[in-house]
Amino acid sequence: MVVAQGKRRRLSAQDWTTAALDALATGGLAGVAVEPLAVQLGATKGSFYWHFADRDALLVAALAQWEREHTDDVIALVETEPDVPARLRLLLSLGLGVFGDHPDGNGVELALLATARHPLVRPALARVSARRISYLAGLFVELGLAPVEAHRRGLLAYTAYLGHAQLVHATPELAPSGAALRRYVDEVTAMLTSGTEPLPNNGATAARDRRGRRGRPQP
Amino acid sequence: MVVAQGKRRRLSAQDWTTAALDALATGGLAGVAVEPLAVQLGATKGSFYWHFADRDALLVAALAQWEREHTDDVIALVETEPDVPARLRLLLSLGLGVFGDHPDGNGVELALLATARHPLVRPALARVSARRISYLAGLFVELGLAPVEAHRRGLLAYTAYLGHAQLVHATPELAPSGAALRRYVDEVTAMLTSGTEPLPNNGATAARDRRGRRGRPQP
DNA sequence: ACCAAACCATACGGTCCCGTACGGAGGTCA
DNA sequence: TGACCTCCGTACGGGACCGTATGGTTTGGT
Repeated sequence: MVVAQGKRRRLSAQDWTTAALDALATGGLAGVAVEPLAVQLGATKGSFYWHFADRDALLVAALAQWEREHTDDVIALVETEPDVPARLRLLLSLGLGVFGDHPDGNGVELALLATARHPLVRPALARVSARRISYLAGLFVELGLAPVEAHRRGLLAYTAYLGHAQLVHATPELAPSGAALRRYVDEVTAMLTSGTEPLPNNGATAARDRRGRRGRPQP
Repeated sequence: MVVAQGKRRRLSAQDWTTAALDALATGGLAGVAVEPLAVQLGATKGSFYWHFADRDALLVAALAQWEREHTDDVIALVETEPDVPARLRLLLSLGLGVFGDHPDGNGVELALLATARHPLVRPALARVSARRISYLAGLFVELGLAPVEAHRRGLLAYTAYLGHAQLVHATPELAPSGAALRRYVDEVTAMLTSGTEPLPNNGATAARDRRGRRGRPQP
């Protein structure tokens, strides 16, 4: 929350979109209101309506920035991991918040999900989701699954991610944390990769051998 | 959407809560507004403020009704299936919308999830989620898993359900439907029950009571 | 120093909603 | 039939926002 800093500097459009994303994470789409934002930035609406035509223009800018900064960056980060199973595991760890960056890390995403029907939000969300599911499916293809099967697993992985984020947001006391969360990630990873070639890459495939993971879906 | 019916009947509190749930599914929590509701019911605020102290009282009543009608009824319906694996499968089919009751069936739930931080919504949601996860975990215990392991699977099943609902709501074009959806349910069921005893037939294998078997077969 | 553009404050009208005050229409029962 | 309690319509004040109009204040180029 960037409150009015000492120097009453002049504001740029960027300042407004940053504040908008901040408000989005805090108060949802309805929280992105011009007048409160102006107060928070130590300015008035006069400033805002110089930089933007209206509230929608601000939303468009904020959404574009969010869409740019997320997804691509996360995928790029994950791509630095060469081992494919470990990559999936890393992705899940990031998504499920093993590194404790949940509370506000994806607050914007939750807010967007909450107002997914909004005409400006919907397309941005659709692009991001499609990209993510597609990337996940690709991961399972690399693990040796047929495309259709891989897509199903990608879907499951993504919905599990979405639902987990929802659970953490709505009822954090019901979501696992700490060691239980790491165990949970192990479990989910194992189930998602069940029936997959061991892929003799190099080590670092930690935590397999959950007792009898031997399942194979019907052919 | 129950618009003013011909007879200008007098309204009961129940009429208002029903309309509130309707508005909740349509326009979210913010859609539950007294004045629009009054217009929709062909009445005015004067009526509303006779039956309820304020808007919050309406929300409390609506949430209570929703909480009562869901969860318990769904679980009771599922309990009519004696075979445990089939029961899990039926539950997933219901949750993932195989029977095509998604579009508005759980619109209220999505709206509540969207505003999970609201002080009145939060506890209701927490109770429902806890009950569902607990029931799912019990199912996996009946399938022969240890309690901790069963709880993790229950969590995965529930988050997958939540995420799927979210996906259908936000970007239906990315969610499976028809035959692909049935296939997806197969897949998820298989993965969730992997590493489980085949359980040769026979419904009540584990005589684990679980707070008494309630019987209210009402399909 | 000067000027034009960029930037911003103030003030205003409009919309949508909440909640209160109060009085009038219906039923109900003596 | 008339007193009376239920239920509801009308009217009002207030708050939170959006967007516009208008004129003032910086700022950078010359």
